Amino acid sequence: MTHPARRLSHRRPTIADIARRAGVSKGAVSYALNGRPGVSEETRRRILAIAAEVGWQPNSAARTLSGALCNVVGLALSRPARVLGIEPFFMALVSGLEAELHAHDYGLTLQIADGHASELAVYRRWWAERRVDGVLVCDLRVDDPRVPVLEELGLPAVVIGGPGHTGDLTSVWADDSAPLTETVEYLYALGHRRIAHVAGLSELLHTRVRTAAFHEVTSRLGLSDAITLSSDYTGEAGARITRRLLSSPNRPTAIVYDNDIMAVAGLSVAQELRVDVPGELSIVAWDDSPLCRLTHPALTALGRDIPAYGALAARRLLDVISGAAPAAHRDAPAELTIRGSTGAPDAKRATR
Amino acid sequence: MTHPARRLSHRRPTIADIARRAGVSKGAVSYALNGRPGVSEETRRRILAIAAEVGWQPNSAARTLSGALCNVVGLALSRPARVLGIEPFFMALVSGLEAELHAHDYGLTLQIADGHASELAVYRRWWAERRVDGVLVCDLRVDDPRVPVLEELGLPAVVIGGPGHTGDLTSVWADDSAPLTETVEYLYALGHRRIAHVAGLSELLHTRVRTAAFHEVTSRLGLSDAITLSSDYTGEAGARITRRLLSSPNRPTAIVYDNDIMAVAGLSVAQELRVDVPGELSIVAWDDSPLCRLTHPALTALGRDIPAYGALAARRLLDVISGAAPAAHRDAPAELTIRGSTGAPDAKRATR
DNA sequence: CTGAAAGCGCTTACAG
DNA sequence: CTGAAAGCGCTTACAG
Repeated sequence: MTHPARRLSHRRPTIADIARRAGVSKGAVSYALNGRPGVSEETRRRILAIAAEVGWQPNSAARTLSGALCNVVGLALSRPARVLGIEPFFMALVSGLEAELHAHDYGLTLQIADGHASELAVYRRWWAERRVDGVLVCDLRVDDPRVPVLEELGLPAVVIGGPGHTGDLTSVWADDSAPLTETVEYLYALGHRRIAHVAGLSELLHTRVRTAAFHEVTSRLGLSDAITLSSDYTGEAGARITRRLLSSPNRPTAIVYDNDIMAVAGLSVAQELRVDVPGELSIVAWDDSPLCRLTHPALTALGRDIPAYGALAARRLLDVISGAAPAAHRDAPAELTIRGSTGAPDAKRATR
Repeated sequence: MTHPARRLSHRRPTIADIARRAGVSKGAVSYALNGRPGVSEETRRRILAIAAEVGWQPNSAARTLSGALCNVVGLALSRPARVLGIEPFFMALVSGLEAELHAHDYGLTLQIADGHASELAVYRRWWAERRVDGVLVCDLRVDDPRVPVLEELGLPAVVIGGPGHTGDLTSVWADDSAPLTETVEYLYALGHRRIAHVAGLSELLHTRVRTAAFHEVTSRLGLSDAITLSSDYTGEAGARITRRLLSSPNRPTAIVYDNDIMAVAGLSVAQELRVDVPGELSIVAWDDSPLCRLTHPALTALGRDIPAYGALAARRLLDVISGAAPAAHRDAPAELTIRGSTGAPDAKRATR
């Protein structure tokens, strides 16, 4: 029978216990345990041996109360759970964050909020209660209201996103403009002239960046039929928009989707409508994930090392916590992996 | 310029500040703030008003050091990141946990470990440092080594899984036996006689439960060709096994997959091999997710309300932390949703 | 009903 | 190099 009350019966050892057994003061034990000057080498060794023997572990509350950092960083996500659940992006990001934080003895606290207001309330509470040393901010928006609040709170933060719109906060970001441009140029080279872009949430900064790049490159190439449609990242939206696009009189021969789920949904709709991929329709997914390799044909995709991106963000946040000056850190851009879902448009079939 | 040093310039208000302004002792403030007897109604109101005015928030470290709970529970996951990232199950579970914990002012600390040894080290450290009040344990195995260790530590825990194999720990579980049996009976009723089961990690208890149920029902129905193959839950494994199954001389006319990703992969392999679904092959996925509705045909799937399952687990853990006696709590079993991927086997095409 | 005090387990000036 | 003491911000017996 393991009852919570029982755990109180045998106290965890404290530095006072170690001090008693070593015949020194608590202060000396503290110096020894923290590798600071103030004790002789021999005393230090003796103290460390006793600490190991009794299985001493620092009480994090006591340390934090004496002004130390709490060794925890927070991640609050405002996307609805149904979107979070299905996008591999977040778990990949979290696993990268985790690995890096763990290596520095930092923990990660996760909170799912339902909008910026409650997300900001979470930050305020975390900081006021000293539950975190810093936070990671996802899904950066244009003129994001979280930025000025975090600046004013003085809560160390790293924004995952950019470029720009991050005020004086440190950020990590990757350029989405060049990969989008490269993708359209690739489709153009294959012979595509009617290209559509199914974008993500229009408030997100990276959606703006991608959409702007799409307009820029398609108008430069003289593609007057280029069109961007926005979505909420769900498979349902991807399917609905694809159905609409494929039913239009001048339907596109290529579609670029802003996430993998919508691209998979788009492929299914094409199959349902007996539109051959890639003969009549080429499909490109942004966010390469194992999912893109599971479909038939496999999806050509724009992919990055998301765990590495998370690790970079974690590292920079630890720097900020240590007092580093704000800076924008650029990560490697996404790269296009060609698979079976893209090819030259089959001229006699693609038009009707 | 927001520099960490600046935040130290204006101290957060403490109960001492409130006591001074209210002209009472710190003890009185503490009683008032915690809604305990010991102060008059009028004094309490005055104290609460001052606390609100100065924006007081409790310092969590100080509270914890004085013996209070820390209001955090931990979740350590030992699956490799590549599996975590792609299975919607975990994010769905986390979002349910989160919602319930948040409602009780509890936070969630997440840690990705690489195996049971390091997972147990995480529990020990969390508990020794008083960083969590309890933990949630996933992916229960047969004779799981984590159970006796958690019992011995006296760390409040809820195991997500069962039935059985949870020692004296509280658990939440759902019966996987009946849904599997029901699924096979449904396929049998459609006319299927050669049915395969692509199972998950064989060490997991629920894999054992499902596999046992599969053997039981297929032998009861006299299906001598029934076969279970085990996998690691990845799409690659699902594809490989499906390819092998569909290339065998007496290939199955129906396959039940232990997760959604493998089922999607199986569907792609069928399309690649020009095996018609559901005409020549019926497919059932365990774990219904938005993904199952995106494929063409959509996948018949065994689904449960995973966020609700997570919420139940969180609630029970909070009970255990409050001293509740160990118990096994049964959640609703998975239900079969029929979609386009299952149907009667087309006799003349299915055999060759 | 209220105040003064001790204590939680650490860290960190400050004397010797 | 070492010891004794104060303090972090709370909670909680213990006196009045």
